[in-house]
Amino acid sequence: MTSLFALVDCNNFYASCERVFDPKLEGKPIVVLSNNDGCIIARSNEAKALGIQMGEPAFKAKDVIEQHDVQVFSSNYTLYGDMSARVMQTLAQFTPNLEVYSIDEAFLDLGNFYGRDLNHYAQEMRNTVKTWTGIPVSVGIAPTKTLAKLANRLSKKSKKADGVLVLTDERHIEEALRRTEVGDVWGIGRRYAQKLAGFGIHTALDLRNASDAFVKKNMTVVGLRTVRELRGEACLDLELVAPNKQNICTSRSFGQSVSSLSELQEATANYASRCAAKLRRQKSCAGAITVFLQTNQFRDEPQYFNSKTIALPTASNSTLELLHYANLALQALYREGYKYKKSGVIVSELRPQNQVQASLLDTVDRDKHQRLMQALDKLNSAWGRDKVTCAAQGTTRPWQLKCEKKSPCYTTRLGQLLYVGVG
DNA sequence: TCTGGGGTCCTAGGACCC
DNA sequence: TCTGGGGTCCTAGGACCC
Repeated sequence: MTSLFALVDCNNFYASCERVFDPKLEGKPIVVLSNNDGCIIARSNEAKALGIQMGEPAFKAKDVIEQHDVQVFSSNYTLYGDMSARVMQTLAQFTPNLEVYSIDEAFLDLGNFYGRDLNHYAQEMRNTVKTWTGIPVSVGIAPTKTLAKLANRLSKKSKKADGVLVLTDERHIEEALRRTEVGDVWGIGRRYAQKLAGFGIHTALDLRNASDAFVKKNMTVVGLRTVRELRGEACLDLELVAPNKQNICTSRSFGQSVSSLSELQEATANYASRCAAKLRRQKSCAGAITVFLQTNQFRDEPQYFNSKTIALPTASNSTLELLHYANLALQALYREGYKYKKSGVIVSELRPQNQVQASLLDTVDRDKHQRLMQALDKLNSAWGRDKVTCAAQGTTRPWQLKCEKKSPCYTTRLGQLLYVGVG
């Protein structure tokens, strides 16, 4: 039995989400900015055609944005998350074996579909997703995940492909590999691409033809897996259930630089609180908490990068407890006289919450904390994130991000209410 | 003025043990 | 004073992904 995978990828996902709800944007260049309105993280085809680069700082593209009346949006993750769920639900109609790989991509197991008209089937998926959600997608089909990724990439490049490319024929696969730069292969980043160029390996085909020993020596077993996948040998299975996270991080750059301990405490309290909520959602407790601080590396100012990790006496997912330890870590870290640009909280050594070893010296009433947290999560899930918070999280939030061009949360009731309230 | 955020996996090397 | 093998655990650093 030969394996067969489809990779379905939403085209310019964030930009497409913005466009679904505002038909006037059809045919216009659109960009979406990262948190803090810093970098460009999504572009419509029209924006790509203007030469605007992925990851480019927004200020560098200012001229071209003004000249061509590019529509600019702050990122709106509530909207994108909701649209993503709709796309995934639609795809699930086509096969029960679906792996949600990222917010805008899914792998489908088509192992039983050999002999069918795969092009036709993929077109049907495309049309259905477009009709039901308004989001355009591309489909790549091939015997391995890595080749399906590659097929998907090429399907977007050719007009003739019309958003679908099936790579099952060996001759077609070879031609596709020849036309793909090695750095565009899934799993080959900038560093490896550079290194490989030094050995005369420039295309995916060159890499496929390299020896196992060479690949293992220079790119570890991970690289070898990629090469085998390029040869059509499936090494990566579908992951039907998303594994729980082993680390959870919440961090942000500040809208403006922050110097005072009290403001950092407020920001850190918010990040710790978000981490705690994420922990409870996956029913985990953390054994350790890390706080880090960074100044602005792009400025010619005194720099300070540091982090502090505290092992918790008993693993926990209580907001109150994590807030306490985050604050201890921050106080140990904090140095006066710096202009901080970014801070964050990482919780690690995660374990299932029902397998936490209680300590004999434990002074925390864990049942009480748990009941309180359940009530908190219930309120916030009904009324919106951060409707109920701890006092330490503050209310003024001078450190908060900039997001000046955010679209309404069209798809969620509360988003609309909030928007009306704010607007 | 303005430069994202959140993850995973692998390896090498040191500390320590028998 | 010299000489091992074999194993585990931890950490830092480097690579990658979206």
